[in-house]
Amino acid sequence: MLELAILGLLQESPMHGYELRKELATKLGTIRAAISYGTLYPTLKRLQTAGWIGEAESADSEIIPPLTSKRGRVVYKITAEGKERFAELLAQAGPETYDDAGFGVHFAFFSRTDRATRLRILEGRRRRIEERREGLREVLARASDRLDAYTLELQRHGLDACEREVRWLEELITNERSGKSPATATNLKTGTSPAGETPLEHPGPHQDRPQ
Amino acid sequence: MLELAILGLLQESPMHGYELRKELATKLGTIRAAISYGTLYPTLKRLQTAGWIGEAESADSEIIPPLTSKRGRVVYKITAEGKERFAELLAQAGPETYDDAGFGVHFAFFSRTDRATRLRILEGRRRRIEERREGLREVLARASDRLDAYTLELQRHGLDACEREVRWLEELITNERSGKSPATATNLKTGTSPAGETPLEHPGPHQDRPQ
DNA sequence: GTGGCGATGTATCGGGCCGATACATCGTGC
DNA sequence: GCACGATGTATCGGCCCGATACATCGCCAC
Repeated sequence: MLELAILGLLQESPMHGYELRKELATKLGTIRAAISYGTLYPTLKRLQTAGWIGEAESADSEIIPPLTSKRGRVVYKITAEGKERFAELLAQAGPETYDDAGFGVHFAFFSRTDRATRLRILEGRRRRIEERREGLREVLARASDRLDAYTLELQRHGLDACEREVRWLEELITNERSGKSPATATNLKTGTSPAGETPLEHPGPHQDRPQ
Repeated sequence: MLELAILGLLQESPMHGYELRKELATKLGTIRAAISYGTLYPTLKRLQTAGWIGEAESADSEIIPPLTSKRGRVVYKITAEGKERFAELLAQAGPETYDDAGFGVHFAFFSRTDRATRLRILEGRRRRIEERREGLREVLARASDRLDAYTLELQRHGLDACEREVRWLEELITNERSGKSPATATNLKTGTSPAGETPLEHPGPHQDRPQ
């Protein structure tokens, strides 16, 4: 999961770890508060070993290095194999694509995903949430007298969140089918154009079988 | 976190692993979909080593063992030290008490928690969510032109969820202060009585043995 | 009657991710 | 000159997950 996110961010521009962590935090927002360094650095090492990313130590080619560069920050950049790996991860949608973290990361890179995959993921996520919702309704209907008031309140709040997310997903799916991008949310002034910076830069990029 | 949940459930009645997992799933609902066995069994072993829980192998004292009991299910029961440990975990509220999983588990056992601790946890959680909310507003205000339409939609959805949870917490806090138990939700027909089975089994005295 | 099959049940293993911790350097203020 | 907070890299122990491998029970079909 983190692998996908790192590859995606490094595709935009090379970065060092600290910067990567901050970008990750703003890009993923709620989904994944802030990645731990205890996760980030080992993952970077793993990606480097696999050949997806490369090291470009202190690549200040524009201005004169403002620091003595004794043993400075390590700048990582994505390799050609890394780009392939990224595309592969983007296109595939397993069960882990539909849990909270996995879905969030995939969604954050939807502007680089083709429409068919977007729809597949949105529908998979919806199904997942609908199952969760049914489970909660089951519990509230069947076992409500066996649980205390606080537990019940927790279930109710969870059920509410599920119903809300399903509606959100429905709306996104409808938009996808009709060819509109999101950002046409009802309660936003939306000063930015709906097709912002990179709405669809890959017309039909997914390699393997279209399916 | 799991430790608290297991101790709490075993306080209600002895159980074996499989049963524990199912109870955990219904009790925690959204918070923690279903605990993995790869987590559960090592945790049980850990709790047993620590002396918080004990083994009561195949304790079918009521009816004749319906199975040959070759090497049957292992029933776990909480020990006296385990009960103390549970009370200790219930009362303390660190930073990990306010993240999604931690808060959910604590909340699920609020009927065993004294009012002061409940308020402390609810307010800590509210603060945590408010910080998350402010972070999202910051991003939406400052970096909205730097992010694509999908990422923005993700942030907006996250912000919405934060605002909703803060309102929910406000309501719970108000109820706590005025001495009411929850379950008087506004948007529910609420066929069950608001003071269901165990709304407040501890009037004021916190931990130690309740019964 | 036996053979498959899904539910019940216990257990391990590799690996991802986290929090805590330890460093080292830079810019700034005093 | 030096303390201090921001920036920056890195490791360690530990929780938790998914995958996997078992073994048993009740039941139905053939």
